[in-house]
Amino acid sequence: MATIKDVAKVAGVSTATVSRVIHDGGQVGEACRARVKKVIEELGYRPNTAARALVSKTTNTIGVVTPKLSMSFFGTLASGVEKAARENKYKLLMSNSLYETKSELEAIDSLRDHHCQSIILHSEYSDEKTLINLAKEVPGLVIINRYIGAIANRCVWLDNIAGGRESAQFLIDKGHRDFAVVTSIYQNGDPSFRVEGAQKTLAENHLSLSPRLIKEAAANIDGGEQATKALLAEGKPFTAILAYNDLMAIGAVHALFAAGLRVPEDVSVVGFDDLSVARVCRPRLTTMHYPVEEMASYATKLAIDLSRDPHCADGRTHLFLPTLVERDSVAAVQ
Amino acid sequence: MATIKDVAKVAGVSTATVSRVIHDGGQVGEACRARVKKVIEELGYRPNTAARALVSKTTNTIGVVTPKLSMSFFGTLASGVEKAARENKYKLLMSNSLYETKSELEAIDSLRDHHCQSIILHSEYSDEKTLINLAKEVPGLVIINRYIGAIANRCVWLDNIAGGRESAQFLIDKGHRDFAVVTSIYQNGDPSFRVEGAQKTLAENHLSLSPRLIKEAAANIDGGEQATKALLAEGKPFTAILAYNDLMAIGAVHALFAAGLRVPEDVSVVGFDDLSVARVCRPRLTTMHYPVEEMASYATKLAIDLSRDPHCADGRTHLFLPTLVERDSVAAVQ
DNA sequence: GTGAAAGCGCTAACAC
DNA sequence: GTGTTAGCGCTTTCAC
Repeated sequence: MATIKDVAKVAGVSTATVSRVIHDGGQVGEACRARVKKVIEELGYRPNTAARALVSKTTNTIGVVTPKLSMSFFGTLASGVEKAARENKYKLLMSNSLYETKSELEAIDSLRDHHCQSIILHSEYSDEKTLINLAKEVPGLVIINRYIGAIANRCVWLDNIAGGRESAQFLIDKGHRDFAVVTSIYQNGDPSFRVEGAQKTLAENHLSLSPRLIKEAAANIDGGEQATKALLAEGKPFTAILAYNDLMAIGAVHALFAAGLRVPEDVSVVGFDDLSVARVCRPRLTTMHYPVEEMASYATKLAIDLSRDPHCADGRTHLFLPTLVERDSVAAVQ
Repeated sequence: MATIKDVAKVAGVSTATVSRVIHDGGQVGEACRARVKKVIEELGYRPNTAARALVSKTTNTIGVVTPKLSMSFFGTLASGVEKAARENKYKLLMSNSLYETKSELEAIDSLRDHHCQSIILHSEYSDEKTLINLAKEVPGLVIINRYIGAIANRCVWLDNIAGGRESAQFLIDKGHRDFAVVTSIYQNGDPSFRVEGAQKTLAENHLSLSPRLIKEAAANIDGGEQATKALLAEGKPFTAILAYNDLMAIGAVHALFAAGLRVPEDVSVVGFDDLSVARVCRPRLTTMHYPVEEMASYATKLAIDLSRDPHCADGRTHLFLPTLVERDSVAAVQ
C-alpha cells in the first residue's frame, strides 16, 4: 500500500503538499496539484484511516446501537442511517444492544473507543440520567424514538399521542363507537402515549373506554392474540380494536378469526408502525405509518451536524408525525 | 482521555510495561502487573484504537456488505454476524450495496481503508473473477450464500438443490402428483437450483413438471401473485405450488384466494427461507428453513480465522442444509 | 523483568 | 505556494 511519502517522493513534492491536495486545501499551485493528483491515481494511493484518526481524533464514523437488527423495525432504522451515512461519506459501525442496559453501555463504550463522534441510539431502558451524561461526552449523540427534555435537541422522536388520536378519530369517522385496546405490557412511554391519545380523542367525542377493555400483553403476535382472547372473554362490547403495534394487531386478527369473527366485517383492527408485514398479512392492515427510515436518516444528519457544532440544534427538538395508511382491516359501521 | 503514558507515569513504569500488561504478555512481574492494572482501572484508561491500528495494521473489525439491511433476510444475516463479532470482541462495520456492483465495490474499498481484515460479502451480481481477485487481497474474505469453486474454502452457502428436493419430496409424500412452480425471473443460481432439485426428485418418482407450469416473475409478493395468476390461466392442472421464496408463496396464496381457491384445501403451497412473515401470514407457511443467522455467525468465525491463517479452511467448503418447517399451507391429497 | 527508543502514516503549525 | 518538522498513542525490537 502506497503511503503519502511514496506519493510525495514520486511527485517530487513534500508530504504536506500531498496532504493539501487531498484535502482540497486552497494553497497549492495548479500544475503541482495536477501532478500530485496524477501520481495518487497511478499509485492507487488511499489515505490510511488509522493514521488520520490518530492525529485528527476523528474518524468519519457513525455508530448505531439498536436492540436487534433482525427485527424489521430496527433493520429499517439501520438502513436509514446507512443511507445518510453513505451520502455524507461516513462509515457505519453497528451494535445490537439486545434490550440490555449492560450490553447497550458496552456497545457505546466500544463505539467511543473507535472515535465515533456520532452515535445514534435507540434506548428504551437506560435511565435518563445516563443518557444525559453520555450526551455531555459524545457531542454527536442522537436519541431516536424517545424524548428526554434535558437533551431535547438531540431527540428524534414520534408523536405517539397524535398517532393514538388519529387512529381513534379515523375509527370514529367510520362510525365506530365501541372500542377496545390491546397494548404492551411494558409501559415504557410509547404504549401509554398511544392509548392516552386515543382516550383524549374519544373523550372529545363523548365516548369512553372502559379499563376492562384495555388488555396488556407482550408486544408481539402471541401477545396480541392472547390479549384479544381476554377481550373476547368480556363479551364483545366493541366493534374496533386499537392495537399497540402491527404485530399485536396481527395477533388480534388471528384470535378474532379463531373465534369465528371476521375482520373487518365483524371487528375492525388498526395497527401501528406499518412494518412490511402490514402489507403482507390478510386482511392487509390499516395502520399508522411510522416513518422510521426517514427519521433515521434525519437523525444521522443531525448527529453529524451536532458533532461539528454541539449547539446547532439548541432550542428545538425533532418531532415526526405518524400518518394513517388505510388498507383492509377497518370497515365502516352504520 | 488517559493515554498509555499517563498510566506509565502514575504507575512508575515504562509504556512498554503497560503495553505488556494490556496484552497479557508473560514477561511482567506480579507486583508490577497488579500495580499497572490498578492504575489502568483508576484512570479509566482505554487503549486508543486508531493508534493501535496504525502500528499493528489491524483493527479487530469485521465488515459486512449486503444489499439492503431493511429486508428481513439481510437484517437477520447482519444480526448473525453481529453476534459472532461481539463474542470475538470484533466491531461490525456495515454497508448496503443496494444490489449494485458499483456501490458494492465502493463499500468494499472503504472497508479496506478501515483495515477490516475480515469481510462478509453477500454478492449476487459481481462476477466471479472480481471476487476471486478480492480474495487474494483480503485474507479474511468470506462469501455468504454463493458458491465459487476457486475460493470454495471461503464460501458459506446453502444446498438449494437439496432444498428443492426436500420440498418436492414432502409434497409427494402428502400424496401430491401435480405440481406447479413459481420462481424468480433472475436466474442467478438459487432459483434454478431449487427448481432443479425439485425436478430431480419428481423424476425419481416418475413424475414430471410441464414447462408451462413454471412461471417466472419478480421474487416478491407481487411477482408471486402475478405468476400464480398466469398459472391459473393454464386451467388448474396442479394441486401444489412450489414457490421460490416465502414472499412469492404469499403472493401465490393471495392470487389463489382471489380466484376463490382455498389454501391448503384446494391448493398446497410451499415457500422457502422461513422469514418471520412465514409465521405471521395466514395460513402460516410451510417452508424450507434457511438458517441465515447461524450461517452468518459461522461465516464470521470463519472470516476471523481466515484473516489469521488464510489456509485454515483449505480443501473444504461450508455447506448448510435447509430443513422443512411444517405449518399450515400444505394439505394431504388422497 | 523492565526501559529506551524508533517508527506506523498522517496533519498542521510554522517557516521561508 | 511549498517544505520542515513535531507529534498523535501505541507496539516492538533491542538493550540491560
